[in-house]
Amino acid sequence: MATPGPYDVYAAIAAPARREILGLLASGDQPVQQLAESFQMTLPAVSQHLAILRDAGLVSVRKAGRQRIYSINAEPLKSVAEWAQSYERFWTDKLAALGEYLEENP
Amino acid sequence: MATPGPYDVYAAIAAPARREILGLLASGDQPVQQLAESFQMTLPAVSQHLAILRDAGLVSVRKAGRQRIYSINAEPLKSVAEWAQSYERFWTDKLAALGEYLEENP
DNA sequence: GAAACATTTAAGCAATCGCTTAAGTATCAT
DNA sequence: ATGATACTTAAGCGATTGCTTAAATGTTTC
Repeated sequence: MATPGPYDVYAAIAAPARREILGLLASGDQPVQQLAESFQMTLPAVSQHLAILRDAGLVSVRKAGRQRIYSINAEPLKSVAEWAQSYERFWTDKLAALGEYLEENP
Repeated sequence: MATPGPYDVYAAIAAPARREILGLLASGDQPVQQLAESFQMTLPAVSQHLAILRDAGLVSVRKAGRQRIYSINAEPLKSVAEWAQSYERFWTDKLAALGEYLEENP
């Protein structure tokens, strides 16, 4: 693909297909072919999604004969989890009002 | 905007500008005008981002005179946090190998 | 080497994105 | 009413997205 630069994690997980790929890889490494069987799209399309996940650092590849075995590398998701978690007080219903109050009156 | 449908949360948070808007609203409700001051883009652009955040259920509006006061509604981020957290075992270095093993051999 | 296989890369295309300017709608002030 | 203010909606534009088919690049098998 000759990617223009490192792909943003948030952009990478924006596409449902790519989140599904991560889900599949979570239950074990898989070659491209096998991954593609889980989707209706063509194999090149899956390969392109994998390239984006690669650029985002969310997956890594190793060669095994003519196959490329993909494995998950969820570490970049840590920052996503932390970012989302930082809003936790807003969905902790009972204390939401207080939380917001404290934010506005530090 | 006559939105074609409810906007996906993951797509909504994919744009840096929209995450920044959420960050700003986290420290207090703000009218559009005031939000726009924090950005280089035009006010209509901010308004469009707000429309997307609205469709994703991430913000809510109330009228105050001719102003629209936006406030954060982070609840949809809960599912994002949970989704990302579900991969936690993959970044818990020491136990990653075990975690993957257990996943493959349930 | 030639042929089959696994995957990537290239090229192209319709749809969507993020932005702009311009026009519309609602509210307040005079 | 008239005009200013606050915002949204519309229209348009270049860039990017997600896909496709076709061609190119390894790699194994014969």
